Amino acid sequence: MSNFDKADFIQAVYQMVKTVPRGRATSYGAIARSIGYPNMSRMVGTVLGNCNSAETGIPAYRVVNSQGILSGKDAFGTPTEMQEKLAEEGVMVENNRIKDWKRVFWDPMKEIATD
DNA sequence: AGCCTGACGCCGC
DNA sequence: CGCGGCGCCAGGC
Repeated sequence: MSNFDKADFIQAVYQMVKTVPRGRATSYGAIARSIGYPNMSRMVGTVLGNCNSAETGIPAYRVVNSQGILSGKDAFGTPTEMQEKLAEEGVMVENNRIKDWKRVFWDPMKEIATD
């Protein structure tokens, strides 16, 4: 039998993304690890690509790849929407990459007490 | 079932 | 430090 429930996975992703505070951002891999599926970073991206953030309010724009690059910007309304959303809360983007990524990065695993 | 693709990540070179 | 290769897993054909 498989313990993996897709709907459950999707909800876990949504919930974890919502914990990312304004002015910070995290990565697909960090989300995947924090919900117990360390090898599912690609699936996190797939889920966010279908989350319809405009309607659901899920801050998908706060999730980028492990290098701080806005790899999902094409899924937003305009080519600059993702960058603008981040800029509104003080996260600067240059050449499609978050500036000071190491400082902006927010790791759910370290910020959320799991023990 | 096999092959290709994708909002990924890590390791080499 | 950019670039390629490979591992990863679910979906569409």
